[in-house]
Amino acid sequence: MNSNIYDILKERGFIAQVSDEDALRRMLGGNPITFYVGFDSTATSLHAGSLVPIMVMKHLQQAGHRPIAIVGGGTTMVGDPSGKTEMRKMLSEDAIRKNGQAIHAQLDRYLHFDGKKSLALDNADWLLPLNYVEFLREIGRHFSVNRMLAAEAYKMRLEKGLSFIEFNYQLLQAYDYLHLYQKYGCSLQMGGDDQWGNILAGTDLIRRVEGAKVEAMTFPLLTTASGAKMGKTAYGTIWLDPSLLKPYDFYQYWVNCDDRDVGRFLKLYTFLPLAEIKQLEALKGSDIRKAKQALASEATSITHGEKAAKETQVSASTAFGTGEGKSGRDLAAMPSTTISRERLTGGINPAELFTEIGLSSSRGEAKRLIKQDGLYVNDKQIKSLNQQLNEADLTPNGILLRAGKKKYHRIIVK
RNA sequence: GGGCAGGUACCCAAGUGGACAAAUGGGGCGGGCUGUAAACCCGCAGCGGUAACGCUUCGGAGGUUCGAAUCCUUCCCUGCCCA
Repeated sequence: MNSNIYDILKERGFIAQVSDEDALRRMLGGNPITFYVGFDSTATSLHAGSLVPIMVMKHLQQAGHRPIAIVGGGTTMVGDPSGKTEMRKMLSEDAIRKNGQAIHAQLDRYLHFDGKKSLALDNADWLLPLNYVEFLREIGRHFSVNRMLAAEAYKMRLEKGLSFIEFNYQLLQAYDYLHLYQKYGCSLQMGGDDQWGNILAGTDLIRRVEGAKVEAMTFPLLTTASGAKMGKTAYGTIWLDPSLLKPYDFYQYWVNCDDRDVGRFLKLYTFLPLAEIKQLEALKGSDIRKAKQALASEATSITHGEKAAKETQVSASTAFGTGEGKSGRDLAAMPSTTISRERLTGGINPAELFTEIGLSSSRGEAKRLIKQDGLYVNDKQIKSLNQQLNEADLTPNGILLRAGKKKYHRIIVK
């Protein structure tokens, strides 16, 4: 009874809105369908915020349905104003193309595009050749400006200004859906809840042009319990690309999540069965860490592979593990900088070194941190501004620098 | 094209000739408490300097003045209203 993938998605908290729940459940419970999700080519990598659509795609793929991942090479040229307070700066065509390629490569790790059971397309392919007047006559006439203006998604922009180019975004996205319907029989589009209006514009367009009924589904826009957007932290964005964010730090992101988020995240970002999640959720007090570790290692495994997940878990537990000396901290995962022996012999001002390696943004800040007892050498606080680093600080592992509680950097001397 | 209102630090937003490196708040950072959590408490806040102090900042460029984020000129940008 609960084998319908629709119910599973619902239970795991993936669904914000759907066009027609009964129809969609029937569809997803029946023969394989083709569905699509669009990704903006606004950056060179996806980040944790995109994991929800990715997870949904994987779920549906496992249930036998066919995913199409659209990279928005065409739509990104225009820029989606939905829910935005101001216009995004324009990206060059070249940047958009490069971003799109990078994103396709990333999505491939999750969805394994083969061109048949799993497709990766770029909407630039059919949007860029469009003829303006023709497009207006064939597609534009189906859109009511009145309705678009009434949409919640544009409300903010109506107060602050909305340019014509952005106003067209919805038409292009709707056209995407139509195109995919005609060419690939795509009958479900999904996206973030802010895309609801754009997605419905697509189902409407298909109804008007083809007289067919297709479906729409959106995912909730997630924030952490403390209100932050998914995938952003003080240290930066939680990229999915290991060259932009080490698997170790990716893992740390999940372990460091708010207690209140663990259950929700386990359902969304892992494939653990609900029964198991229920048990993890029931943990109390410091045992919650176990649930967080499960979350982190599953999520890391999905994105970076099982091997990387194991490694990061080991290094994390040695670094933060209870009691025993800190010597076991994972040196390999730690960023490092090499300096010359002569330099060390001459004595180095810590403020200078911390700034040089990026643990502080300026010498002034480094000094401030020292005054606040926030800088450490080999886990010992730097007590005075005059303190110099020299060979006495050199350990077999180099010199371990630390700013605050969690930011480490290793100095290798050669 | 015309009228009006604006453009201040990461964000919101005060300040309208000197005491402004720039209020308050949010966010951030450090410390404490803890469970690598939350909440809470204390502290920090351009850059250089132990400091005195110096240098650079309030959309851009010029100017007035002993002295400008604050006044003038001009340019750019944003919003509202009118065409």
